[in-house]
Amino acid sequence: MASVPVSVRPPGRPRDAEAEARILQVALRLLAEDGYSRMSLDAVAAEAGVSKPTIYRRWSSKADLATAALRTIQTSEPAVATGSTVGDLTATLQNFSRSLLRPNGMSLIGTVLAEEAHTPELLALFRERLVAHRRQQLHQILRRAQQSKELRPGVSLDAAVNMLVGAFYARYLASSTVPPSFAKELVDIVWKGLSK
Amino acid sequence: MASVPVSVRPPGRPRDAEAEARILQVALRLLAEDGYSRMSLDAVAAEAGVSKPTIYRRWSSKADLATAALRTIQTSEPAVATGSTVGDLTATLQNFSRSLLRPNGMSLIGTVLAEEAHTPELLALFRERLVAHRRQQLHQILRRAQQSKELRPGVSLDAAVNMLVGAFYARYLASSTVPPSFAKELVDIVWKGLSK
Amino acid sequence: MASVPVSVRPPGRPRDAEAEARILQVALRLLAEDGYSRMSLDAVAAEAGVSKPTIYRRWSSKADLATAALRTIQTSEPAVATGSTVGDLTATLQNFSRSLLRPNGMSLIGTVLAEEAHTPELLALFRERLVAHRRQQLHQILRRAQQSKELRPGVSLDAAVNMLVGAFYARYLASSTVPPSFAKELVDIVWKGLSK
Amino acid sequence: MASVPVSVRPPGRPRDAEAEARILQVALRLLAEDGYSRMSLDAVAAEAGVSKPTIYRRWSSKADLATAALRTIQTSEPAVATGSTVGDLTATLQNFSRSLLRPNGMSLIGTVLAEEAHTPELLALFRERLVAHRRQQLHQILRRAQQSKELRPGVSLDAAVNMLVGAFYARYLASSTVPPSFAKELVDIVWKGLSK
DNA sequence: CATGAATGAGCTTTCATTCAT
DNA sequence: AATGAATGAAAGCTCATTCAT
Repeated sequence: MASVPVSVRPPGRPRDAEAEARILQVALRLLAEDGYSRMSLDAVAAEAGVSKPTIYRRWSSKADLATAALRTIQTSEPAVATGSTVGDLTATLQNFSRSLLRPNGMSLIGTVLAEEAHTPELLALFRERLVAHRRQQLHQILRRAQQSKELRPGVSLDAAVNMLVGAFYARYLASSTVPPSFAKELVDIVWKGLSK
Repeated sequence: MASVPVSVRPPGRPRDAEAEARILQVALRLLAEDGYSRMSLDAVAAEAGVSKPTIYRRWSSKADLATAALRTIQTSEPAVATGSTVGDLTATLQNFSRSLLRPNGMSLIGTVLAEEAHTPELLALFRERLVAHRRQQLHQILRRAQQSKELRPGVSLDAAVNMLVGAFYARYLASSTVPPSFAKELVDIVWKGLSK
Repeated sequence: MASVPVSVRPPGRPRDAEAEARILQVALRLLAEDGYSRMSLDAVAAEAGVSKPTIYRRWSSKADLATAALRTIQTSEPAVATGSTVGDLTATLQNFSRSLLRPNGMSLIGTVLAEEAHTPELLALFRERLVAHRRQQLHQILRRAQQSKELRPGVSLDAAVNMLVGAFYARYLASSTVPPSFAKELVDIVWKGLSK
Repeated sequence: MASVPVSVRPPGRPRDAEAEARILQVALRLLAEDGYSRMSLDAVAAEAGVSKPTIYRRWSSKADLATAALRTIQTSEPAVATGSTVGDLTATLQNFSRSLLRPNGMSLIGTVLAEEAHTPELLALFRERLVAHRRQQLHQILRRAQQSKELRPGVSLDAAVNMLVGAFYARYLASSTVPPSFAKELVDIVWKGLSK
């Protein structure tokens, strides 16, 4: 009678689990540092301490690796809850500001935009993984305010979200810096524009 | 005795002035289409109908050529004058929207951001030639409104400008499209936030 | 005291005999389709449904596998017996023609010739397994005719065999096609040259 | 009035004419020695003493280079004229024999056959440059004999050519050697088969 | 014994840059 | 001054072979 094993082990040499994480981590860093087309698989392999075929076994092409690396980004920032709409907006934007100002935070955005024509998957994934999450948080804060009648009717929440988020891009593009008080100033104006 | 010419002409064959313009034009287009690192001097030379040394004679390196190409951009958009602050803001932003939605309009922004670490001159020049001009126009419109007491005191004009401009970036990053009514919606909210 | 088993079975898991056949079959096909140096063990393994070490356990190298694959070829064509020398020659050559015109029939010949300098075993085996068999059939037909005094004396049977067989190669090299009547025309001329 | 130069010199750095010949020569040798897929441009470049881009400037791909190399082969063998049909056939075939027995003479044929499925240009060119020439010489000798009524009517000259040429291939495939008397034996049989 | 993972070396091709005319 | 030719270095990707389970 055959025994029933409790935990099966897959056949063959097990994959180096750490290598996978290391490769993705290095790829993401180089993607941000160097941009997509400058990022070389040679460099990724060398820095991750693996050979190139080890990479190609897992991902079928450079674009595949890059998108996989992007996929690892998780805006796991939890939704804030300060008790007031203005407080929530400000706190959320301050989180956003911090992530943008991380080294090469804006470069990554730049590269996915620059590659839109050649490697559109990058922008698509970036949207899905990073952009959408942040926007949804802001949307939700504003929708709650709308439901509790804090906002004047007819106002476009989408436009508001674009302004709040976009202001950081504009500011960075103008000076590569963002002052600590920036989020507060934005919310101040937008709130005046939205509330009753 | 040597004669003294009234107007000196440098010795040797004069440079082809048209070629220079053509090279810069092609370089700028490829910079936007392909991004900095994908842009090849071979392609620039071929499309401009010159040889590569002809390029190197004028610019010392690829980065030098790219920055020169960026330098040629002139936001020659004249300041609008519709008679009202809201009208001026809206018209200016509509111009901005048009230029962003031109083919590869956002790619160029992407590439200068992506290259910030490797070729910071690109971002610097982009700022100087394009970003600054647009921002100054908006600033001026708002400053005039401030002087005519249309605005409530203490509000940050800089933040307002960032929101108005940045909203387009945010919108593009979220969906690669910008609806025609977008400028109007933005101004609506911001104006409510700024005015008395 | 140890018992003496009547039939010894080697210890451990027995080799999968079907896999062995499958591997050789796939290898032979790829050898003909792609040529020796294009044939990849990855492809062989994948198409045979085994892993590469399974191949290396049986054959020590790519060359070893290729020669083993060639070894499996058996020209099992039975000798024909039409009643006349001319009939036998024609029928035998028609068989030959069919095998040459099979997909990649000539490629395999090409590959063993091309590899003569690098992997001489291939040509040697090809001779032993395929070439020799066909030639012996023709030789035997002619020898029988010689013994029954159908041929004029002193003629080189070897030369005749070379012409009959070689004409197909020459024809293929000249046009990649062989008309159905080809065998008959050859035998016609050769027979005129050989017979009394 | 502009002077009319007798010999214009093309602009730019002149191409290294010897390099071109050297590259083709090396390529042809490696093509014969190693076969098409084994032949590497690295090896060609190294042995020709040039860099790889120097090759790519002249030929757009590996296949292009290989076909160019094949194109340089000129069967410049002049038509023989011994005074008799048998003498002409024998002399022509002896020339053929010599070229086949040159180092890697048969390997080259092997590689163009082996590559027929992947790189058909090779076989096409080989036909055009080498095969056709030799066949035409033999054809012409036989046609002249036909016109002077030396041959019996209705015999296929094409079949005869295939036998004469092909016998060498068959012989090589069977033993990698060709005895000096081979051509004579062939012509002997074929002539008996063709003549009145 | 068979597996999937890993590797060093190689492939064809392209690039930014410099040389020779 | 302008050209076409040349180059070293690198790119993305694949292969025959070996390792670890």
